[in-house]
Amino acid sequence: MTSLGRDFFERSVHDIAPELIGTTLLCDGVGGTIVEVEAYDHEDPAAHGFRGRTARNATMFGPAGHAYVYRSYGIHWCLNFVCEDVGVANAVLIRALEPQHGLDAMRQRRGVTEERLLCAGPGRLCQALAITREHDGLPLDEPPFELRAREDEPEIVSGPRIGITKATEKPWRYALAGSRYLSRPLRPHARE
DNA sequence: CACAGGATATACT
DNA sequence: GTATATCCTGTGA
Repeated sequence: MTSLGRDFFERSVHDIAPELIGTTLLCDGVGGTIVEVEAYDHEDPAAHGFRGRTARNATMFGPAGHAYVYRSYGIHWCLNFVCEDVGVANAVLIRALEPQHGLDAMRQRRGVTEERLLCAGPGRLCQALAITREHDGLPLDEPPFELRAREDEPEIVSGPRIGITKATEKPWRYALAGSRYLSRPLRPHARE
């Protein structure tokens, strides 16, 4: 089983994001296949790193292949993978997993039993995998994380990102075609 | 469908 | 200092 190390993340965030669909993410053995991500680059006004470094987003400016975890809306945690260590902030937001390992632990942490809702959304995913600020800055190729390369080429669809008001026209949301574990259905980007 | 919940950041006075 | 917005989710109308 091939693990994705730092080299994988030393590239453009726009190359990396679609390639993450279909890879397997585990934290302490709990996790599953990544089915939904969004790309945020350093020129993106919707990205945290756009306006420069702060206490919250400092990890985004660090080495690639690490986890950037931030508090969202004061309540939830969101997990990102840091890309391209070139002195600016680039990251991929992990939005949804297809649960495959440690479902009992997920149900206990989430307080729901419906499998579809365990990891369908960035906040839910972090709760299910027990990801918090403790994991901010940790390398993705070392425990408790494990990131396994996909074995087959999945069918990927892209579309507009969710929950932002700036640069909404960028089709930088990527998802596994037909997956029932998405945070929201992806309406394929309309092409004129 | 509307909206509360509340950390973090920015934009004002 | 206060006000407003945010990479969201659960709950109740």
